[in-house]
Amino acid sequence: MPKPPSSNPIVLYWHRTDLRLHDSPALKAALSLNPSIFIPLWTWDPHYVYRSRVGPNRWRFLLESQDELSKSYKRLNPKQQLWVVREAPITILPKLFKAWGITHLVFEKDTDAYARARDEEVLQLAEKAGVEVIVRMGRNLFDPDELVSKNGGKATMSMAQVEKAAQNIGNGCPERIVETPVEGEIPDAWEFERMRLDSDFKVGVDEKPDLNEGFRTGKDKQYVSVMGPKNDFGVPTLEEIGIKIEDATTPHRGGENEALRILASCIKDEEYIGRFEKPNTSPADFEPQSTTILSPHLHFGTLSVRKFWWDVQDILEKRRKEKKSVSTIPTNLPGQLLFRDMYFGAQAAVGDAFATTYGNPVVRLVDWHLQSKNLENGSETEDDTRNYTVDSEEAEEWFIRWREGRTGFPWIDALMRQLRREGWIHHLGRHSVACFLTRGGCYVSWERGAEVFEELLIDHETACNIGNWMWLSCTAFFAQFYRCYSPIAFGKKWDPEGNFIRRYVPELADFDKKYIYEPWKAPIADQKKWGCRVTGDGSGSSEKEEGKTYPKPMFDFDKRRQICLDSMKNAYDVGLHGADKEVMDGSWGEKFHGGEKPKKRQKTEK
DNA sequence: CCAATGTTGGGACG
DNA sequence: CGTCCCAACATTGG
Repeated sequence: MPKPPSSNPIVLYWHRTDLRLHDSPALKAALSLNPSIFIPLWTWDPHYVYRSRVGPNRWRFLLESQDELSKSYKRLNPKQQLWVVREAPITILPKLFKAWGITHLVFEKDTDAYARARDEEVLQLAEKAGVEVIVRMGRNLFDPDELVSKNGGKATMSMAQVEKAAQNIGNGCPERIVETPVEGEIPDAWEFERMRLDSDFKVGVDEKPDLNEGFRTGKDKQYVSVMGPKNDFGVPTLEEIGIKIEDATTPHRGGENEALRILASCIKDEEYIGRFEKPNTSPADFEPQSTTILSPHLHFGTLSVRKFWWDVQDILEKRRKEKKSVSTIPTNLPGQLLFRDMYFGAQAAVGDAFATTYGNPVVRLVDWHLQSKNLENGSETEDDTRNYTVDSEEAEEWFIRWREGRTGFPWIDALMRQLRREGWIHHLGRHSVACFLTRGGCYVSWERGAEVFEELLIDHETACNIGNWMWLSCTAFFAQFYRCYSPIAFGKKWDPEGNFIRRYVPELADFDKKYIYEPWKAPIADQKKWGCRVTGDGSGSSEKEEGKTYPKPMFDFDKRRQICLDSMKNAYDVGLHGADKEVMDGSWGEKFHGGEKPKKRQKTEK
């Protein structure tokens, strides 16, 4: 079939980080081509399906968002939908170019490491096929690459740098939003018979390792047919992924409508928007939460970050005119969005190595427990599927108990159980548990914690997750390691009654507030009276126990805090970073254990 | 060289 | 509630 002339554009619009119709510069660019045929596409990429850590809650959120996008297309044009194909973009796109006679490929820019490499390849494939590619930024306030270039080509590592760089892009403001397509503005795709793909599209998928195997209680049917099990290019179901709906317990719903509904309801409360200061929002609030919970929508692009920015800025401007109080960057809402851009800038500058310690120039090396294997040259054993080294059985036990929410510290356990159940915890709660796992308790590598968050968070954004773990572990962005979160005092400050604990650790629901943060201190008689014994490790292996139990604390926090503090001091004295020679060649251990003591950094004599 | 600053610590004291 | 201290990090601006 001859390729139609380019005056008759056949446009493939590739959705990735933008499951929305509103404020999408890329979608606008695609529709501006005045397509004769328009095909909104999603490629169900095995890399995401098997190599990224995604728990049931995030799968659900993604599917809800896709489903709604597909319905929105259908509403604007009954012949339209989101066309979901089950194959890797690199292999399927060239075939689709040919099969559908594509003249233009349009998508939103993505600066994540994997996405960058993939898109580079797609660009070449498109060129070979004679397909014109249009890429537009829409995922961030500022193009991360531009932010970096305005920061002297260096990773954006502080708010001050971001603000200065942003000042040189748009006077510190992102571009205004673009209009949403309305009925009649979405052209048709081909007739269904012309869309149909034959069986040679089905490619073998290398399913191992499947990082999400543990969640698949049902059969994995994701790559049975390229057009999906009903051959209709439909949005996958949880069942297709092998996940039971009852395992996806998050109360937070996906989709563009939900995102815009939440935003609108937040914006209506001008006092809340105007006076918002993140450090003054409570990590112990629930129903309603103290923050907007729009982060998962920013992740999936069901909400445009620029719309969020400008809707807030318009309120702030109004309040300034009315001489009402307005909180400032970085604690206000625009400041929160700028932090997101800061992490995207850091990731864009560092590239692939940003997600790890190994090879990463901006991250400090600390002699954590359970380090990633790439830091431990040659310690790998044949039958060990763990990607980290077990240097301490005790530390691995602490890590597992942390992950499962049975550390014996109710504040920590409540947060970790909220994370698992709902896929979301407040930012300060994340601080608490991250500090506890790393520099303020377990001294376990932040990379282990980041993996657990990657799996469980519905708002998991690689740049932000990695950046925040570095921040909390004092390996980058932040260095005041002597500021340590107490698993007892910090929660108590926000929630002296312990209502948050009562909700997420129901065993302790009847404990007096005097003991709810430290239940092990409650007299046995009281424990009996309140219906829960504090005993064991929470693993359920002490099966003789009658009635409810809650584990004893897994260590003496004050002792652990001191050990961590001393170790951090030493690690700072050693002063190595992830891209240093000693880290790359695996010899860094000598600087910590054997050999000469690290030179104390010079301090002026008093 | 020094001082100030940095989104979000904890604890004693007034 | 605010203030100061604890012991002490890196960066920035003078």
